[in-house]
Amino acid sequence: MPVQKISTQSLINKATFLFKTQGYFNTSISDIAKACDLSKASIYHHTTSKLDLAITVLKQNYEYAVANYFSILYLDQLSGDERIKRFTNAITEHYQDINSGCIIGNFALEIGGQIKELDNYIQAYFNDWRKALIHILSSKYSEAEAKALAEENISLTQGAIMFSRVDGNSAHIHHAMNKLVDLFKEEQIQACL
Amino acid sequence: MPVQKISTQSLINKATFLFKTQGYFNTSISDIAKACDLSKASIYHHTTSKLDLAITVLKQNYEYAVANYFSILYLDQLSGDERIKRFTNAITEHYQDINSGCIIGNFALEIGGQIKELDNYIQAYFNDWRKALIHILSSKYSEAEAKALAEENISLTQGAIMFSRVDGNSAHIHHAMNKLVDLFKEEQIQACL
Amino acid sequence: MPVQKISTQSLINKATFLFKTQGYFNTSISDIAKACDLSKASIYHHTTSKLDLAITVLKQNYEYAVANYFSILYLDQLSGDERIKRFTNAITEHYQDINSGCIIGNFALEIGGQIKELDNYIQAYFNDWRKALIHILSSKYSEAEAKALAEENISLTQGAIMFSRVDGNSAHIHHAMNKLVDLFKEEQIQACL
Amino acid sequence: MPVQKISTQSLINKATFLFKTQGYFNTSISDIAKACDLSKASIYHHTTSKLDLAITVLKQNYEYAVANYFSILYLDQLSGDERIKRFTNAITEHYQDINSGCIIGNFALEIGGQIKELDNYIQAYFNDWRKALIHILSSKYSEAEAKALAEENISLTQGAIMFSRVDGNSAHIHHAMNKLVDLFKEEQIQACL
DNA sequence: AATGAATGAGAGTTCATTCAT
DNA sequence: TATGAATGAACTCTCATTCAT
Repeated sequence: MPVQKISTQSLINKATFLFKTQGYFNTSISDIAKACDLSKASIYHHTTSKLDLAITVLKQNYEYAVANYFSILYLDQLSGDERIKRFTNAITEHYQDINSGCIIGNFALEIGGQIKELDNYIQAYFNDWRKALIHILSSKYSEAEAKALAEENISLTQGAIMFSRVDGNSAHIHHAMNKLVDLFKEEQIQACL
Repeated sequence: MPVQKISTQSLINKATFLFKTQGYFNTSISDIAKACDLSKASIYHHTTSKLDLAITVLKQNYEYAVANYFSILYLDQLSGDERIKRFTNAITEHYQDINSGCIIGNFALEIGGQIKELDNYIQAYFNDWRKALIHILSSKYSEAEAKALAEENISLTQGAIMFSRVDGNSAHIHHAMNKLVDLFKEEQIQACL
Repeated sequence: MPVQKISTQSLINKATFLFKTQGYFNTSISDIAKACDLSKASIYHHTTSKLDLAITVLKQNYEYAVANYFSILYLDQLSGDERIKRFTNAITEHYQDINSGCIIGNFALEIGGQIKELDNYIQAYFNDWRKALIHILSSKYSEAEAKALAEENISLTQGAIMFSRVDGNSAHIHHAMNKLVDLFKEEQIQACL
Repeated sequence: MPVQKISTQSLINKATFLFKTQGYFNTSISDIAKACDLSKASIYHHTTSKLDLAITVLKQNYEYAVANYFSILYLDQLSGDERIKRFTNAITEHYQDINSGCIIGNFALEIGGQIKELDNYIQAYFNDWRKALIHILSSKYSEAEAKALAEENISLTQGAIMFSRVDGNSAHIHHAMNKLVDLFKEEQIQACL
């Protein structure tokens, strides 16, 4: 009788949602099972442990960001403006959910520095984000300037995701993305840095 | 073994530290008891529940920020530059601990939107921060500009606290504070906005 | 150690015994677990809470009494004497255990008026008992007399169960049942009421 | 500053009320302290333990019943009818509180057979009640008849107290007392026993 | 006599996990 | 693959009690 009720991927998606909205420690295996309409025991056919599931979730989210967002900034056949535009649209789309935000940022605050395997993905995420922004900004700014601006925009964006959640309004995220767009409007740059 | 072993305030301080570094759900009453060298039961002599303790912690941290940080920006007898300087120094001092960051920001992500009493303090904190920044920026910017710049700097700062924790390096916080200082260097403003 | 160690029904039976002999508040989940040779946690595989277990216990006992005792008095194809005889035998058999008595009466005194769901069963039990006695007594007495005699016999029986426990001797229960039998000996009736 | 806030007797009265209405195990020292507007610790200036307090409560209630109720039946200078009348009035007055009933009966069901010192008072109470009823009934009935009628009326009364609580109506208690009065109406007796 | 502070023990309950079916 | 049943450990919290003040 054991017919597959749910794909592992779909279980991971449900877990991602719960971890994102409720946090890691506040989400139980029981919660995940309920969300999947599975028994608790069945969860263990798809993952070996709660931590393992969290790692998978983080890994997927990291890899998704790399493949779908950060990679945009390396599409050198496109103009910088076009790449920035596509990137900011994608980020806005992904992170504007007021009730959840960025799971990697959330995990960074909730369990950052506590579990090595999670930390690896958290750091890789921020590093890859930084590198991608530096890459595109390098065409207009010095190495040092590009790095500073990249880091600033990452901070701004993560803070905006948090602030948007608190305010119940995604304006802050849009603002952070607009700031990035503006960094590419040449005249301003010359004057302000 | 009666005789006061610990003051309620010192218990709250220990709890603040643990909540800040480990998160709310990942900090048990047992952890707090250990940190205070008390039995679990004794914690309940100082608070009625774990949630109540968290509310107290949040309330105190909020009130501390209002009294010691945001208030600086209203000291109108001081010059704007002086107030900004004192404010950024205070904020930097307070939030640069790489292993903890801002408990209110952490709580916002971990339990934001779940418990009304906590949400009240989280929102009050961000609102008061915003108002204080608007107050001081209003001397140099229009109402709308001041609001936008205030919110941007709050996002930047909260994001920087997170990023600093991930990076294990407080540079991002310093950068966020420097940006605020720069907002007060007049010439730049004229050119860039 | 999975594999079913105990059926839910048998757990309920153990709980019934403990609640009956020790009371609700003086019986811990731990006591029940020990009686079932289960871990405390396993109890929650069979019930969602201690109160829920108590409700189940009360419900079953109530339904058992209705199905096995009170129903006898409605077997109108049998003679009244026969029904009374079967009923009193059954009641005597069931309630003569000196160390426990009637769990519904016990609950009535221990938690009566405190929890609605329990009260419902307690009241239903007494009401159904009364109705059944009125039904059979109606063949010999007026409505009002039947009601008074029914209530009197219920009081007498519950009091006898208590008294038997105190005295360590089931004579009082037998006496209460004999009184009921006597209510059906016609001559007496005419003279005494 | 240690001025007496409450007399020991008044504390015992509050405890009696709580034990009677909520049961022994369901009444905590904390509950009693609150009812007395005292701290938990202060309770121990008036009693050495919760059990000791329960014993005191039971002892007092037992002695009160002996001194104020059962003794009435020995006032041989009064007519039997008068004594019965006074007795039933007193009993009715005392036990008709629908929300509590007889603390000794309650304790009998809740902890009967578990704690020797309590059992002593429970048994003494029922024995003295029985003896007193036998004493007065002996003037009209044989020794054996008097004993049977006495026990029957005790059962009936205790059951009526329980039934009245369940029904939320003190009619059953009044009925039990009326039955006792009737036992003294001579004509009936001859015919019915 | 009163109490604030403390505590070991234990309450009910949930946790992540295991395993036979 | 799915699950019902089980469990040790841990959870938050309350218990009765103690003791220095």
